[in-house]
Amino acid sequence: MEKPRRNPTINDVAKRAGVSKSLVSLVMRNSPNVSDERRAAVLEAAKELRYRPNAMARGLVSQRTFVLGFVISDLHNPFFADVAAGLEEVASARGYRVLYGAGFHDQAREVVALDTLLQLRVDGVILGGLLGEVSSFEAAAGLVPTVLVGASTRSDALDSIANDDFLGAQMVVDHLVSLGHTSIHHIDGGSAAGAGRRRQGYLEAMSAHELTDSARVVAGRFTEEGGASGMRQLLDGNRPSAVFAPNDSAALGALEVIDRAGLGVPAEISVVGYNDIHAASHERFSLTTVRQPSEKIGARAVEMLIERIEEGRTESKHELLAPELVVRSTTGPVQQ
Amino acid sequence: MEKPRRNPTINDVAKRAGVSKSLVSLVMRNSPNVSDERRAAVLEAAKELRYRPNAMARGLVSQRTFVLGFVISDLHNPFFADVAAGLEEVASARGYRVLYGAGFHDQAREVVALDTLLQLRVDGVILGGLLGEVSSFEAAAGLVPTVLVGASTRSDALDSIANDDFLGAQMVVDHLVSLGHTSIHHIDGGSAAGAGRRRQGYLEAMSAHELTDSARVVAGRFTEEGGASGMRQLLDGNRPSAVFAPNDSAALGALEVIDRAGLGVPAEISVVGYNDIHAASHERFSLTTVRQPSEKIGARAVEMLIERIEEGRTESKHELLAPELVVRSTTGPVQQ
DNA sequence: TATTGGGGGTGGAACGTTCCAGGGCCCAAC
DNA sequence: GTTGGGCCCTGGAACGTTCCACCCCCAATA
Repeated sequence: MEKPRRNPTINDVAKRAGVSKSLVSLVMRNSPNVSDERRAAVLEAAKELRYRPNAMARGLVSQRTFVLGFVISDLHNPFFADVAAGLEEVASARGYRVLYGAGFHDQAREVVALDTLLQLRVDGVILGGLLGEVSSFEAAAGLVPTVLVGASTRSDALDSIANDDFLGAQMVVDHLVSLGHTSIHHIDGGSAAGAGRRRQGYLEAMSAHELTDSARVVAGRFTEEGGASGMRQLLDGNRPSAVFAPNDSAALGALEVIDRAGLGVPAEISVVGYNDIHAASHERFSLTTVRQPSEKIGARAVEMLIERIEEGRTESKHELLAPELVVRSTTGPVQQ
Repeated sequence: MEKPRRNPTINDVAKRAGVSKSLVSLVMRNSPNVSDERRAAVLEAAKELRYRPNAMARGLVSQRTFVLGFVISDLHNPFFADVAAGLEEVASARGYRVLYGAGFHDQAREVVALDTLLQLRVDGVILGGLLGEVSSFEAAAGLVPTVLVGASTRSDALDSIANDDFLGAQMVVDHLVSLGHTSIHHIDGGSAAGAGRRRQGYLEAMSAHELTDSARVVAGRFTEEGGASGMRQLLDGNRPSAVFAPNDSAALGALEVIDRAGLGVPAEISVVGYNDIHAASHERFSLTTVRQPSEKIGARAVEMLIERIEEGRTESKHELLAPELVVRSTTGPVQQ
């Protein structure tokens, strides 16, 4: 028994089942207008030959692939894994499959990944956390429905869906204020995605609580080191009773610095992160943070794509989903 | 200016550049036998039309796609992200692109992902941590070069590449013995991938050091809870001076239990994990562990695939790469 | 002068599907 | 007895490429 040198084709199946290739095609797409015997014969032949339709030939003539492409900036980022989970759920329910491309922090690679997907003529693409400018993706969007996840934009060439960082930051401040805090400082996330709106949300909320005077923003980054250095600056000055870090990694870095300074959390200082990464829920940290509705973002992204693909929508949509505050053990009532 | 309703084809470019489609094809694949002027004219026309070759038509006739497919059991697993990074490196250097499919802990979804890739006729597939039995992938391997990463097998239908868990476990024991430990216990990982060989490596190494009598294995799992429950059993009995957990998550669970019992690490008890997940390197844990050569695994996987694709290798290969011991702060000299 | 050879270019076949127009066949209705 | 209309099925065109055989032209060689 030789290993087949070539994939079996629809003709091989047709010949074996004693029918025309058209009928095999109908059976494979399970059309109702096929008699039971013929259907069984075709299925049988297909199985024996291990026939698997050639998606390229299929896509070539039907101009549809029923494949959605998701270009992820970095496979290490668990946020996009969550988004992908939501994506798959809806996609499979709607008869689509999802294929992923990855950039790995390399913009050229991102472009290649997107290009690969576009060359395969996927029915739609989802872009997650890419390095390139939004404008550089508008060309792609002209060819195929495109949606940006985890970042918002106002482009009218593509859709976007993200969590509302502005609102999330406000929720953090509201929570801290409700615990009696007034001296709430913020470590900035620099130019990273969402950092600006988190800062604005923080400032706005502080102002809404008439706490503008005690608001303070220090430089930081979306990394442990960034959070640590921000925290060091805060400890040098007038120590706040609560700190809002730009994301969880930064919050963990801040916690480390607080620990070394011999301060108790949350007794002497409360800390809040953003994103709810896996480590945040670990007992050792038990970090109060903000959870993005990642799966919902993914689900909504697919829906938006399908609206364009199947219903022909052409005006762009930009949506923001409300995040959720996850209260754990790094926040507590202000010390009297 | 209307949005083009259809992707431009090679004929559109040919017409615009005033040449035959064959010549456009040659230019797109940058063949040397084209005059500079014509080449420039074609490139110009292609750019103006935003022409992008249709990978389906291309693959259909050439029977090659230069795309490799990687089916990942779970996008959340950072190990596979590392493998993917190594994969991309080699693949792009060799002129291949990589597309990913994901299973998300759902075996049916895994199968769909693999099927999608096979239908697209990728040139080779990499399988990472899949739920299904190896035998269920041999069919795929009959159609296209296939390599299993992160798990070893003896199948002669496909290749495999993984870290040497047996060796890794021995390295752990050697390290602990060199610190003076003799009472080294192991928390078992159950039936999870690699757990068996880690246990065997542990036992073998204990025996090599003539420590068979003090060897002990308790039940556990690859999770924090599994590590914690294993640790509780160990603390109930004759407390060992060192514990080898089946992986890092379990080690973190064990650390938690040790912490609660009021014991010092590594003063009173040393702990070693396996995998070097991100959290392991965090200052709070600083876990001594074993690092799998993930990127090398990915790199080697692509090489194995290319050997089959381009050089027509047909006998299967199964390789194991030596892991690396990462000594951090959870191991120290045995207490006298 | 006649032949050879190679660089540069062309058109048509082929790849494996889906789509479409149509063709039997059978039964019901007029 | 004709017509009409489902149902089931078929062959050929089309999709957008690459591949192959071949063509033309000009320079080099015998």
